[in-house]
Amino acid sequence: MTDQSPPKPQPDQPRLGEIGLTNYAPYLMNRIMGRYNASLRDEMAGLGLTTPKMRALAVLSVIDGPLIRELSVYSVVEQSTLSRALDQLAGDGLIRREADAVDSRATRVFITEAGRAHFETLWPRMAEAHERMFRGIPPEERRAFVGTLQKMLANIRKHEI
Amino acid sequence: MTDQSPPKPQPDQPRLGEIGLTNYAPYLMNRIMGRYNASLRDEMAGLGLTTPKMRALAVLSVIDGPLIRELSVYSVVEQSTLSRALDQLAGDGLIRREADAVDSRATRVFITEAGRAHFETLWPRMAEAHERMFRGIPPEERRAFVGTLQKMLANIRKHEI
DNA sequence: CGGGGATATTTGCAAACGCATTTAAATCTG
DNA sequence: CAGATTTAAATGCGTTTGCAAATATCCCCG
Repeated sequence: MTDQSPPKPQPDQPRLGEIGLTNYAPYLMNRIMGRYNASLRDEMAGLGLTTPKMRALAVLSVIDGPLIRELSVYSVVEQSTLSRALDQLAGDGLIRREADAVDSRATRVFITEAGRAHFETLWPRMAEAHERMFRGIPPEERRAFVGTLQKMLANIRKHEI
Repeated sequence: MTDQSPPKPQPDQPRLGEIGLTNYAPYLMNRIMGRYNASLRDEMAGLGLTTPKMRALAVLSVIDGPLIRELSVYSVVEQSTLSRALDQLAGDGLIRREADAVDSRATRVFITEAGRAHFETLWPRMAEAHERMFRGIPPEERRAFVGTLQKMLANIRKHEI
């Protein structure tokens, strides 16, 4: 027998029962990244970029020539999805696939000049979303936060990249 | 003219170029939540639960009788996706939809006893994934981290729920 | 050094997703 | 208070996704 009392619309204060959720890190992180990613996705949509394409481009602007499998991990995009995103990026001349020198099963991915230029035009939007997220949070607190994230990343990657 | 030097397989140390990424909070958060959600999704798959269904159930275990629109925000699931997830959960008798008393456009969602019981069996898995994520991070640091997340959540929700 | 298993990537296909639209009801406005 | 606008939820439909299988290559071991 659960509490079946009639639903009462409540003030837009945080609800009592939500207090649990808003102290739960995974919940907060999903909420935050959900909105961050959605807002970025909306901005990129007009530029013909999907989230997987944008992420691949972002990672490639920093890491030169990863294997597709590695890029999949770094960009947090499933391999088959990434494979198709790369098809499109290559079609647009933003990246280039190149057979690995020593393992001919493997493919390395490189960003082209056009791809890098394209990403430069995207970057300000991403930086803006980032800054919005951290507004009012002092540098010292930001550093500590990133430090904790790094520990968490180390925890979750079992013995992978 | 970018550096087109031949690709060299590198040791599985963090790559030089990655240092930028691993100091960038949104990147780290996407990496961490990507794996957290994937591992949870894999565990739930065997139990007939998708991510939207699991999230809805989790939120409903804490918040009683939200509007579907509110549940959509809390559970970070797109409204149309949530609508269909609720169809399934209702079909399985885990939740119940009920017309709002004062606004007959709106629907409130309640978890059933069966739904609550089902969620109780799920919860240990979620807690385990959570604990794995925070392994080795002391309580004080965890608290500070959650505090920062709460500020971030306040930043990104414009003037919504 | 040949065969069995592992690994890298792509592709087929069914399911899931999300945008846009629809339906229904509430609210605002003159 | 009628008509126009906004809001809540469901649904139609084309696109995207991701699992699993296919393909190709590598590596290990007897």
